[in-house]
Amino acid sequence: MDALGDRTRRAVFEQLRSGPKSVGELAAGLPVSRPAVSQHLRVLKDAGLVSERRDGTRRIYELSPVGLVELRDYFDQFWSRALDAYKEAVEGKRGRR
Amino acid sequence: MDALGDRTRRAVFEQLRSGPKSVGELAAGLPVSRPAVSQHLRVLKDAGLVSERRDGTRRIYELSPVGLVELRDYFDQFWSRALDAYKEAVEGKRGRR
DNA sequence: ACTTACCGTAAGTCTTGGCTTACGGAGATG
DNA sequence: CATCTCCGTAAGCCAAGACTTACGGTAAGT
Repeated sequence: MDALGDRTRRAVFEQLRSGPKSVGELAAGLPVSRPAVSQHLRVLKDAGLVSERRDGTRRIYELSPVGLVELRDYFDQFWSRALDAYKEAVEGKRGRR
Repeated sequence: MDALGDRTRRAVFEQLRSGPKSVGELAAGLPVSRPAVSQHLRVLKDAGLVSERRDGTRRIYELSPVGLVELRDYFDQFWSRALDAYKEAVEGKRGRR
């Protein structure tokens, strides 16, 4: 969640939704330099959101399903609790609407 | 999404899951000062994630369902596209595992 | 072996933004 | 009207981190 807090990082993440890409390809579609993308990829990788693969001198990055599942679980829990809280609140003040 | 990028802001958000709270109450449960909480609440409010209500000199904040729905929709779309991309990738390299 | 392509890392700069202290305003209470 | 509570805003400080340039390392091609 922290990893997706940065705009550029989300942009990288979104680019990867359309399939695996090399660092150069990712950087080409963004307004920042290649090393910057590299650093963001490192963060995303440490967060378990992407995985790395080597192809000659290139590094191919792709979305990591395990990280995605974790993220969704966290968010689902986040979400359901929030909904429960809201539902209780509404039932509490019966008569509204 | 930007609004939830900060840890403290997420903490505020989580506190509000257990029901509406005043600024003072929120600040009491956090390691930061009351004005800091006020500023975070402003961001969350601008993002449509919380709503404000006045009760005498106090301000009561609570989760805003509209913002929550927006957030979930965004995330669902985010999620489904990512899954689709991954599914295609797996089908593409048939034979693995 | 030399060169080229592609990339990660280090070092340094600079902006962003989170936090605090100080202040002032609005409402409740006597 | 005086005071007290509760809060938002302004100003300023400071650390976090995003970005760039420079460098070195590995793999492929000639």
